[in-house]
Amino acid sequence: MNAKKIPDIIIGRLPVYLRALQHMADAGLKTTSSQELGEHVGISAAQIRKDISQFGEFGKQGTGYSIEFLINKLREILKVDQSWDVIVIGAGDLGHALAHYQGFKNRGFRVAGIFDNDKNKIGQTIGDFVIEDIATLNDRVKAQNIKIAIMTVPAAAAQEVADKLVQAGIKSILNYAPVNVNVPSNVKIQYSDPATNLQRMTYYL
Amino acid sequence: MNAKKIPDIIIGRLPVYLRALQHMADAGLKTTSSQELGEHVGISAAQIRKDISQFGEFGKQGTGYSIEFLINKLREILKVDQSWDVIVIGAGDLGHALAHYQGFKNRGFRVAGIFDNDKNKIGQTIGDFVIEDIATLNDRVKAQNIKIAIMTVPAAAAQEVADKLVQAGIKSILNYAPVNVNVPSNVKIQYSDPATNLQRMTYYL
DNA sequence: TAGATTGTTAATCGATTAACAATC
DNA sequence: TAGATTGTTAATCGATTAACAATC
Repeated sequence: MNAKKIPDIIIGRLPVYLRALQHMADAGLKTTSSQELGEHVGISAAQIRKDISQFGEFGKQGTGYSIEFLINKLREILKVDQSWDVIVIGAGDLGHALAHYQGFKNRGFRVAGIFDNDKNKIGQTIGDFVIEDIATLNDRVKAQNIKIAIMTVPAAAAQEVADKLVQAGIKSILNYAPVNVNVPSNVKIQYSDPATNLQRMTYYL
Repeated sequence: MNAKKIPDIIIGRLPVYLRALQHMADAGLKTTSSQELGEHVGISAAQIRKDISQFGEFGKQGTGYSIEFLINKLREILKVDQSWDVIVIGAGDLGHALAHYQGFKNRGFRVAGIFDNDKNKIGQTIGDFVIEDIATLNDRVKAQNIKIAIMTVPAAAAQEVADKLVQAGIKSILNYAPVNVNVPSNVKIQYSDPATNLQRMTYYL
């Protein structure tokens, strides 16, 4: 009865709180309140208190939250108090950009490799990486126990690639391909198709 | 009393329906049902019917929805039955990738330019684009009446850039920078920070 | 016609907000 | 102490689902 199920919508906000808190810490701040944090992220103070209180009593009446302490707790809860190996599938422009992305390393991730199925790309060097053959993906993922993949493949290839990833043991997929993909319920998938993201805003123009 | 307010959460699902319908159309299908569409996108049939019915009676009892008709309606509703000029701010790897992105052109968008503030980058050619000076952004946005921008700038620059965009008349911002940004309530912003997206999934590992 | 499927209403479920006692 | 702010409860609000008459 300890493991009460936390709603996905709350989990989804925690990385936003964490990012804002790290920003505050970088600015030299020591404590914050639900009010102040809420103003930073555009969420009500009540909701922030409720979200955080799901995981324990991390604040103090009268003074608020220790930024450093709350950062540590959130990193623990989100399991980003460690470094996860991530692979990138699809060595197009977007794959290149994400393989090089400097923003992962302080946030719990390390790119462990980039894969493609194009014989002309395999073996080529991009930055620190050599593009690997997708045929070797299964062995790599299993040998290194990799759990997270980023897909930057064409829409037509996405389902097939996702199936291979799941087969290899990947449990989290960040999908930039503009297509819905079916995965088993024990695998998490996040969609980040650029055109879909833009289309969410044009209605309001 | 015609303009009842449609919840944001419904608007956010429409591009997903549209993408799935276009996929079906490409496969040569002519009609679909809320049941079938729901299976494609992982949403209940009841919710799809409810969402779509906000905008009119687009289906037929017994037979479902004409895919082509529904595509046209959704494109109209989302205002992507036209081509929007989009600018990219920040000519790093991610900015390059998005400026080159081939997936925009059939989905209502055209990249109209890419800007940076780095004197060493300004004037350089990337594909069809010459990197422009961010100092010229205001004039360009106003002259071409551009409404949409993609930000791929460092976190430290994001608020300042967003202020400039808003000042110039941009109304929709797709933000890849890992930071929260304040914009007036008449400007829409979507966040797409890669590390945050990954952190939404590690909890479940 | 019989079967299928919509659009819509009512019921349920879940998320957010308001309020406040506890307490630092 | 007085002021501030948490954690939590109850109230409100909103979203999802179930069910079904209408009808193609």
